[in-house]
Amino acid sequence: MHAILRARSPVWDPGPVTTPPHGLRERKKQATREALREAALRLAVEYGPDQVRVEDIAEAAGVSPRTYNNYFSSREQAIVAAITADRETRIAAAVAARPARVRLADAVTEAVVKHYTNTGEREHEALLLMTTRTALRDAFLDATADIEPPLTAVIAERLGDAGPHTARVLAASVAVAVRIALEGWLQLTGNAGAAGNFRAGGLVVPSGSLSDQLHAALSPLAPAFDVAERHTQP
Amino acid sequence: MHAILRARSPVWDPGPVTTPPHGLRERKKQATREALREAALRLAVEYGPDQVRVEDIAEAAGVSPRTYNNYFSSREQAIVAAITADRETRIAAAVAARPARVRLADAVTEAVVKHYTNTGEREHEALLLMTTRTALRDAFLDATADIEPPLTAVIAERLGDAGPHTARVLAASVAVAVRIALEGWLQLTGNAGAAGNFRAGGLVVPSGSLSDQLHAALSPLAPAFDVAERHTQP
DNA sequence: GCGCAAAATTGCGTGCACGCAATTTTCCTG
DNA sequence: CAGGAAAATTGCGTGCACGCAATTTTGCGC
Repeated sequence: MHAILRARSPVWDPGPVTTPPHGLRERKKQATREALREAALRLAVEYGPDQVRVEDIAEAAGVSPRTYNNYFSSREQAIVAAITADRETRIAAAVAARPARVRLADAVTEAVVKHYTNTGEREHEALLLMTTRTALRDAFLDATADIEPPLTAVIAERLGDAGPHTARVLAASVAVAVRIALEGWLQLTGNAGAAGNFRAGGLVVPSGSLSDQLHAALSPLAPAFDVAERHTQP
Repeated sequence: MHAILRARSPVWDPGPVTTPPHGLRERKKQATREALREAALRLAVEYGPDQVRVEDIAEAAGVSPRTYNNYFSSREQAIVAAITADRETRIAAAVAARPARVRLADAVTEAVVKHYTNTGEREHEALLLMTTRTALRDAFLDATADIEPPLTAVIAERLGDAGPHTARVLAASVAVAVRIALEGWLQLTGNAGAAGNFRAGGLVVPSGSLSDQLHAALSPLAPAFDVAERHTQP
């Protein structure tokens, strides 16, 4: 299985605080990135996901195949990125937008739930396409990890640099909870829509809407947020 | 990038509760798996990690190259598996062994810390080998996710099936926290050993031993465990 | 505009991951 | 022990990921 949606090495890099040096260069790269995303999704929808080769996507975007892999490190990433696009930024911004008096746990949960339930028709159609192909579904689930860095930043701001790893651990936990919720939801829509919870192998597998899944997965983390928050502002 | 260390699809499968059907077949498979692990590590240490091809490992273990990929889905997995081996089982067992009166959060933390600080010489030597190669380091960090399933089981037992996803979210959060701790630790040993915390890009990067890193990363999750535990046994 | 240094793109070569279908091995049953 | 089905192994073919080094493009100071 292909792991990861992030091209960079996983070792923590705080990243530049100020805007990167060459603003114009950067915009061009983003344009290329978007062109690749769009081309990938369009071709995947039109011809079916596994009929699209990297070569095709690159050509449609006007770059060499090798350049494709400078932007996306797997064939599936570009397709997934077309759907997830600015998810990370949006969720982080939504959290930051909440007034400081609401519980951080609630702010995060609401931001996440709102994002995932507000997905338009285009995404929903594409999702059905993805869930049928194992590699695509894996890449889609792996993409949840991308919310970690921006979420870390916004949490760290709210917490005022509590413990060393605190913000990052909370952000990463949210990401992994979202992943679990999505897995549960996909499994439901995949199987027959049996309502109600049922037992399987000694574990409770929850049923319900995506919103239910997200709430169920995120709620166990709320106490961690509460304590971290209280720790900074008694 | 290659994702995941787990061969199985990421969608949740409760798995069989009873022992799998063919006990003898299974043991043979484990033998082959171990042979591949050992061969991989031995060759990697002897000739250097990137001088070892999958073909070599397979040959040393007496199977075809194609069979290698039936057991491990990347070249690096076998090498990493030789070190991490029964980590998942050991940690879960250590948690289960603690008396029910100790805080679950403490039980988990202690089990994890003890495991990672008790690694023998063999592992430490191999670790230095791995951290220098990006692909290997990534695979090593990805392997932390493997503790999720057994940890989920043991947590679920202690919690008595609290919420639907609760046990799994907690287990996955622990896994991701361990990953973060390891990343921080690797970054430290990689760079010059500057002591004390320092600021980089507005985030606090912690310094200290592996044990310190683990405690720092796991402590934010403790309240989540406490509440989940209290929720079942008031 | 000119030139130059940094950065992005590209081609090439290599090993790898994996679907598929054929083959061999294992283990159960009568 | 023979038959036969399930499971594991294997070979093959294909596309892919990525290191490396050469080349082209970009942005900036003059």
